[in-house]
Amino acid sequence: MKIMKKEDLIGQLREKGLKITPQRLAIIDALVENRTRHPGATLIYNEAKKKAKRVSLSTVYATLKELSASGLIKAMEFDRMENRYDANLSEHLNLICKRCGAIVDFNLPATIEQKDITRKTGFVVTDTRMEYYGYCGDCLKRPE
Amino acid sequence: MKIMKKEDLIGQLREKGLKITPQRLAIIDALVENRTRHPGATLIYNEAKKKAKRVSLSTVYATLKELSASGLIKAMEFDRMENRYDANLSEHLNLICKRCGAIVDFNLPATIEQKDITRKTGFVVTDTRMEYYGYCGDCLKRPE
DNA sequence: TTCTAAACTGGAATGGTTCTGAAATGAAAA
DNA sequence: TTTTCATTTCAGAACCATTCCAGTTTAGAA
Repeated sequence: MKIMKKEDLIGQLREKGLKITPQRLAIIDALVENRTRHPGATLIYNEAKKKAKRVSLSTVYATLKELSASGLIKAMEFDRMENRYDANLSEHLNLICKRCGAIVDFNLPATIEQKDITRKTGFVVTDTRMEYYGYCGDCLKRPE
Repeated sequence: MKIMKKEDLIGQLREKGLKITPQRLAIIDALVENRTRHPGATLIYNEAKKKAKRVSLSTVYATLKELSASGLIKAMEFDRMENRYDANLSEHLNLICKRCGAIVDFNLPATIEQKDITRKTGFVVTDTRMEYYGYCGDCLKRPE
């Protein structure tokens, strides 16, 4: 797995027989250009509006759903907080600041053997979610 | 950290100066007795109703929020799916079946050093979320 | 250029969770 | 035991990110 670039995503859409629309291009642009921010639907919507004349929030949601269902991006689901999206498919930890909501990637030093899990439990792993919550350096410096 | 038992939870409530009510006792019972199922609010509500004469869903939510805010149980948040609660505070993986929603604990063979993260990024870890998604043995045997 | 399945749109619906304000109650004090 | 009152509980309304819907537009093949 890798960090998805614009061309990767467009290529994959084409390969799946999906249409390349101005909306989809704008959404992919917004996703890739803001990758390190792990953007949510609203941010992607606002960024995409700058690139394509017409984009609706419904389309942003539909496209994000399509992309993550196809495994081209990773959805990070939250409860009372907007879901966030990640074009970095390499196995890594997301450090999520509980105060400001910032999400930063942290590469894992070693991976847990998924084979072992299947052997012991019969459970077949298709995707993982590993998140560490706490406070980022910036927030720790800031007064409450 | 450990697997919380009924007495642990009640003791902690008392220590925090919170009142021991029939509703809270029933909710704690439901939580502990169904721990391995990683119950959601609805299941806890239904189980609690069997123990206490009167319990409302609002109270279940309020109590679960109280308990997880105090770090006595762990909330697992989802987007379009009920949040689930875990009285097992030891660091472990949750294997989540994408078909039936079953959640099974899997003890981690080794932990990632949280000190290293702070040293490298300044981020201070307070709690973690590690979930592996896929299909459980039972679902793999069942026809689609 | 024509044609049609796929994609887009705005608004309504959804559903788990939180909020609200009034009524009930645990438990400390009298 | 009774009083007292901050805490807790309750039912229903509100919330809000996300999904659904039905009508309109459009990408791309023929």
